[in-house]
Amino acid sequence: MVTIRDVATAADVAVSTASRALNNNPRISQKSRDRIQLIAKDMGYRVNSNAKNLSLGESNVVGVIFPVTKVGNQENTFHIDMMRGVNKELAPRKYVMSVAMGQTDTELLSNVQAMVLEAQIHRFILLYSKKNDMVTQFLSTQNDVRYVVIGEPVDSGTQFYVNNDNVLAGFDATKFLERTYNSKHILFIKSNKNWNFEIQREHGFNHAIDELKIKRESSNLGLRHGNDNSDRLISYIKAHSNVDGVVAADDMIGFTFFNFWEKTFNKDIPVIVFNNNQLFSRMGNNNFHCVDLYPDKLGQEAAKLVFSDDTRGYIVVPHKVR
Amino acid sequence: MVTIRDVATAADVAVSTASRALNNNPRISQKSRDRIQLIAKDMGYRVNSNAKNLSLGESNVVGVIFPVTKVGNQENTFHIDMMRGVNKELAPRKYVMSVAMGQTDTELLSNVQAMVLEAQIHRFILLYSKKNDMVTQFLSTQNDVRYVVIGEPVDSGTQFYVNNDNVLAGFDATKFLERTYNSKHILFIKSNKNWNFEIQREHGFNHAIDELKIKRESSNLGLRHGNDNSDRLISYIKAHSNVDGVVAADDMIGFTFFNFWEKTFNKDIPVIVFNNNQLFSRMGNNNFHCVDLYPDKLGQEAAKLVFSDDTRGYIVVPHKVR
DNA sequence: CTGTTAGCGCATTCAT
DNA sequence: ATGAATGCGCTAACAG
Repeated sequence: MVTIRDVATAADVAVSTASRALNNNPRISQKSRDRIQLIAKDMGYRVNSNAKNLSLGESNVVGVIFPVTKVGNQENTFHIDMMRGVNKELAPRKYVMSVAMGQTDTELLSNVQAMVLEAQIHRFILLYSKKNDMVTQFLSTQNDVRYVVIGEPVDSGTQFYVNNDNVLAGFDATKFLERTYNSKHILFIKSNKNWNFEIQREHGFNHAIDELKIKRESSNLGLRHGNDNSDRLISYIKAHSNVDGVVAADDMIGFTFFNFWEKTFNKDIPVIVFNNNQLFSRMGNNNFHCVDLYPDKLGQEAAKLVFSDDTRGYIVVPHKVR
Repeated sequence: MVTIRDVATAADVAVSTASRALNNNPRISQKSRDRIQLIAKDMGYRVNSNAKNLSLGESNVVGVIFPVTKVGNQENTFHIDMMRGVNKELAPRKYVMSVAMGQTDTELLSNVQAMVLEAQIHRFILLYSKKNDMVTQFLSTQNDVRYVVIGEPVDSGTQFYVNNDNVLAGFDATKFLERTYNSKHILFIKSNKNWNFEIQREHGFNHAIDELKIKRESSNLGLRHGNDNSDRLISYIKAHSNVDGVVAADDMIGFTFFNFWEKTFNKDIPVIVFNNNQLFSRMGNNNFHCVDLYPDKLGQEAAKLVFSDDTRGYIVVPHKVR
């Protein structure tokens, strides 16, 4: 392994000079910097991050925190896309990405604690937003750690958020149905999880309904994720046969609804869901629409924010109906 | 920050003794170990991984390498489940997980190189298997790095694999259709990506067809992921109206086919796909089946292997038709 | 603009 | 069974 000492010797300078040159410190003349960097490159020099991190008291790592979810959860797709966005910002900064997961809240917290207290990680991105979250609370008490939350602002202790405008997204989705299909009896459905983003989308839906002065259908269908709700869903659909458009807060639920409707009445119903995912481009059905929330952009903006010098920030990533 | 020196002082022993005690070194009496560990715990001592790693010349990190894929790729779900499996094995070993991604082969390789040469990571898990892969080739040349590949063995330089038996999975899937639906004209469809695992499943399919002495339908339908193949698919379906069962090498393709068939002929066709994903438990359709490949188990076994003392290993994770 | 030196926290060799 | 001393590779304070 070639160390900075070897580089210094080869360049006939002191280690500190080599160190500064390699870190582009302006205290070293541009000429020397170029020369030393070239020598280092020729020798195949690579920093030892452990040594560097130890010396700096901080790791070149961004901790990416996943929500506590089960195997097979479909939301997962969204999360990977966010990671991809984060990843884009890391390489130029010489940072890497570590992941914290857990099967329970405590397990997750414990992983995050190790990241802060043992691995000296000071930058985190949470791929979820949750009220009274143990992880968020822990991070907010730690000095010198900066964390960015992707999702609805729910916690006054958190200074950095990246989010879509879910109210506007719900509004746009609803207007889209009315404009495109002339729908007058639009139904809003959501999961029974009480996610904040679903509530926001419903608010947007309500605003649009009011503005358009059309009929709002009852929306208290709480489909349970991952269970078989066939009977319940079918009877629900039959009781709402007058509906001519559906805004689904959750893409999988919208998809399920769409399929059952088609099966029950043997015809399509216009459905619009949120989140983009390749599934929909392969449906091959023109009545199935999607508000693309650009998860990769969410991740990318979060990464930018976690490196910015600001003391607070709230980035809104635009969506697109299609 | 409380360091090992503080612990040593508090316990009235030398730093070296404290270090050994905290690492459960048998050279320290059990009594001293217990006493020192208790003191450390009371003081809230935490190892500094950077210091430890620097000293040992190796990081307590497992690098998890993603294939080069685009945003919105549905395979993503499978990958996250594998990560979850890996994660299970890490905490007890005091290891953490870093992720390498890239938009191109070279970008990915560059990230992995940084992990080995800069971050001193010696253990890797590849979430994909690919012939002539730059990353695999790089890793195989590095001393003291151990990597486990999840997928079909394709590279003689790789000593550790974890995989499903995809031939058997294809065989079982086909037999399942015949047994359950008495299908006699079974179609096998795959993507146009030439993935090794798809070819294996097709072999299994062929074996089953031969053994059952039933009709094998032509299977050269190369659906392109993420594109609109509606016209092509519909004409293909119409040309194969005698088919009474489908084995789809790729879950999304199977799903697409299922939907189009239903739309075209206004009735279901039995379909069986691979990979588990919550989607299918919500289809609410009894004709849609899945061979569960247990991605989380794949990840978990890979993690075990990357920590084992063996010099080579090939683990097969069983599947289950349902 | 550059060099000397100390120190980050820990593991380990060598001594006792 | 335990302690003292050295070094891992790098940065930064201080000195010139």
